[in-house]
Amino acid sequence: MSQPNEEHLLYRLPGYLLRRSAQAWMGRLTERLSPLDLRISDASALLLIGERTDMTSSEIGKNLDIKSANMAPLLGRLESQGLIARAPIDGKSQAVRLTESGHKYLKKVRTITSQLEQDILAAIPETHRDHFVPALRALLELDSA
Amino acid sequence: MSQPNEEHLLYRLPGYLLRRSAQAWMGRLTERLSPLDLRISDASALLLIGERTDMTSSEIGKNLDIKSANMAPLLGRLESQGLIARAPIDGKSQAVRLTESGHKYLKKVRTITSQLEQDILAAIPETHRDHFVPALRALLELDSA
DNA sequence: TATTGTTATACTCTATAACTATA
DNA sequence: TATAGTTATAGAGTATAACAATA
Repeated sequence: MSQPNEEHLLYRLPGYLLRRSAQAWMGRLTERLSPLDLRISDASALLLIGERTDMTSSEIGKNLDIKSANMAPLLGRLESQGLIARAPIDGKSQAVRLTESGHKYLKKVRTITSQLEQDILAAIPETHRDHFVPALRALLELDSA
Repeated sequence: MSQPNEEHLLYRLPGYLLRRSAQAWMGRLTERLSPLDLRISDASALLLIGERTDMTSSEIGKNLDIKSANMAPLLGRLESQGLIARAPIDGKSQAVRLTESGHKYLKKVRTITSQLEQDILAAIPETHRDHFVPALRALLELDSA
């Protein structure tokens, strides 16, 4: 992320600002996760799996908005790192759960992500801070349902 | 973008929400720009070039946070579409400006992007709406300088 | 017949490295 | 010596299509 020299029209547009700030902060998260050898989507899956055990690949994908074709390599990475194990539910579905090593990793992931959330909120002036999460939730249509 | 079945912890995290909402809305913008055969970064460059003429490639890149290695193919696309022309400033730098066709295209881009901005703001409840742009600007450190 | 899961593949975005040429 | 611009390339994210196996 570089600092813009001068202001221009684009810095008034919510869509452009949304894209740029997500880009900037996700870059930082990527850096912080790199010691753990985890991608952002891997980490988000780990957080979800840790919260609700024995979900299937398709359930995780629905919740994180990751296509099933992309869930396969994602879970493959976590499995090959020894962080998750898969147990057959029936001949078609598999329950995903954390291994012991996965639980340890999850603690580190939680430390990193909660630090990021704190840093993000701290960067927002107090007047606007409490409006940020509700606005984003609305943008994802989480509150209109 | 799919609707999550149930709520989970991640939907409370500003970083995760930031990533997901940017992803969702930029997907929509990509769709709306596709009839013009423009990528989002192409469109953002076009908007900037239209606002301030005769910038160099490196100046545009600095303002949009696009690396020079990625500016080359971007400007190449706009040039091959006949939207911009490059005029030598000295043996090293080139001034980028819109062609006549580029100006026409710019109008269409402006229509699409301003509609997107309206849609984004409309999706945010009124209570939170006016806090959104200031919060994002702060996240990009545009107001702290 | 619909769903689960996988593989292969392609496109976009972004980053680094190496290079040429000019200021 | 630093800067402008280009090329080649690689990693990551996401998408579609085609497929096998099972509910």
